[in-house]
Amino acid sequence: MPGTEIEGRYSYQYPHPAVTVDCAIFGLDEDKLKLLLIQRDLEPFAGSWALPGGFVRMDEDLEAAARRELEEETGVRKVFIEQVGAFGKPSRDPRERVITVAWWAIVNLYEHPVKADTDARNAAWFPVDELPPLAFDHRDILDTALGSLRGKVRREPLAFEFLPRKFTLTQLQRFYETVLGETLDKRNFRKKALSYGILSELKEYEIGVAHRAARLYSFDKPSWNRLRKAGGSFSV
Amino acid sequence: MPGTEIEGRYSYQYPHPAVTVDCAIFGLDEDKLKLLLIQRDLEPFAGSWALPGGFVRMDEDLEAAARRELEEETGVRKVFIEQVGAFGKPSRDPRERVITVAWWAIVNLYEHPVKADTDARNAAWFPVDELPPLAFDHRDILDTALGSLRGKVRREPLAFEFLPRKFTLTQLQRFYETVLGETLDKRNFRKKALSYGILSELKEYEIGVAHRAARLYSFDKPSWNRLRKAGGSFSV
DNA sequence: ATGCATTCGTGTAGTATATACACTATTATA
DNA sequence: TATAATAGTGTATATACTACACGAATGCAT
Repeated sequence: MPGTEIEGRYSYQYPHPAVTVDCAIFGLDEDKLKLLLIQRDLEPFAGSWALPGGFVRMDEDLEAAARRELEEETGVRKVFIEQVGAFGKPSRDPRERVITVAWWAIVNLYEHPVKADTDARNAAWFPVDELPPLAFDHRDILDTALGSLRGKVRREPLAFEFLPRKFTLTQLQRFYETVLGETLDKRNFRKKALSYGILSELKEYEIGVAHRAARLYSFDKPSWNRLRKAGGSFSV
Repeated sequence: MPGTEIEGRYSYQYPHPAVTVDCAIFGLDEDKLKLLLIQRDLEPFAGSWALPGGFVRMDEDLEAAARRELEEETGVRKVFIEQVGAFGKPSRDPRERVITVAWWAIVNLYEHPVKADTDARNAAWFPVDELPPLAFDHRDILDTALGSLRGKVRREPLAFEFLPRKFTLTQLQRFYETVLGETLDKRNFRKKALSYGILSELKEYEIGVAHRAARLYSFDKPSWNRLRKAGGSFSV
C-alpha cells in the first residue's frame, strides 16, 4: 500500500518515514529571550534537553500538529507560529528514519505566564545564549529558527507578541537590543518607533518603580494593518 | 515497528505518511523568469502540469532527494537550491497522506540549456506570470517559493546564478526588473550595482547587436565573499 | 555615403533618511 | 533634603536615495 504509484511516474514501493513536528517556543522573561525545553526521560538522549515535539497524526495538518504540541506544552492556544522547515538527515534519529517539520512560536509570558517546571514533566525556560546541549539535531533546528525569528523581527512588528499589552518605550528598545544583539541610540530609537504611527500613547505611567515613571504605550493594530496594506514595513 | 516510542513520550502506533520532494525550478530565458513543469500522465490530475518531484528514499537526505529529482529532470548537477518548506494538508493528495518538502532551484539556461520538451516525458518551461493551472497544491507551493526567491534576490547576488558568465549591465537591470516586478532608473541602478565592487569590468563588448555594443561584466565571487564576511549585503 | 533607429553610457542637484550626541525632569528612597 | 536612577527631549552633520536628459556608438536601409 504505501508508496505505490504515488506522484505518477514512480511505482516502486517505498517504506515511509515517520514524520514529527518540533517547536522552538520563544518568550521574553526579565529582558531575556528564552526558549522552552523539555528534558527527555527515554533513550536516546535520555537526560538531554530537547525541543518539544511529537508525531503528526495521519489526518492532521502540519500546523495543527505543531499547535497541538504547543498547547499541550504551554496551555496557550492563539500564538504566533511560523514554519522553520523540514529536517531529515537519515541519521538524525538513531532508531528509525524520522523527518521533522520544525516551527517556531512566540508565547507572551506577560499575558500567559507558563510555569514550565511545576508539572510532572521536566520542562524549563533557558536564555537562548545559555542553552544546554540539545538532543538529536535540535541545535541545528534552533539556530535556523533563531535566524528566522530575527529576520522577521527586523521587518514586522513582532515585538508586541512578546511584550505586555501596555509597555514603555524603554521596554520596546530593550527587546530589540536583546533579540538583535546590538545597542540602539535612545533618542533615535524613540523618534523612529513613533514615526510609524502604530503606537498609541496612553495616559498611564508605569508604577512601583524607584525613579521617574515612564509613559505607557500600546500597539495599535488597525494602524499597522493600514500601514501594511499601503506597502509599509516596520523596522527599527 | 513504525512510530513506536519515538521521541520518548509518545508510544501509540502511528501509521506513517508518504514523504516526497517537489522542486520549483527557475530559469531566465529571453528576459523572462520561467518555471519548469511536467505534464502528468496518470490520475489524479492527469493532463495537468505539476512541479517535478518524487519520493524521498529511506536512506536519503532531503536535499539529496531534491537534487536527484532536479538532475533527473534537467541533467544539471550543481545548482543553487533552497528549501521552501513542508506542505502537508491531509487532503492534498486524494489517494493517501503525502507530505511534501518543497525546494526551489535555479538553473542557468545560458550555461546549461535544458531542452525540456524534447524527451519522452512532457516537460516545458512557462513564464511564471503565464502558468497553466497546477496539480495538487502546487500553486500554493509555487507562490511560497516565488516569495522566497524574490526575498533572497533582494539581499544576495543571486542574479548571477541566472545570467551568462559575461553580461551587460542592462541585462542585469532587466533581470531585477523582471524578478522584482518594478522598473529601475538606469543611471541609479548602474551607480549602485557598481558601488559594491563585486563586478569586474571586462575589456569585451557584446557582439551581433544592431546598435552600440555594451560593455561586458562578470561577477567577482572573491570580492563578494570578502564583502559578505565584512557584514555587507547586496541590494539594488 | 548618409541618415535613421536603437541602445550605451554618463553627472548633478535636491530631498529624505540615518547618525551622533548631553542635559534637564521626575520620582522613590535613604 | 540630598541622592540615585531612569525618563524625556532637539539639532547639526553625514549619508543615501531620487529624479532627470543628452551626446556617443553602431548596424541597417536607402
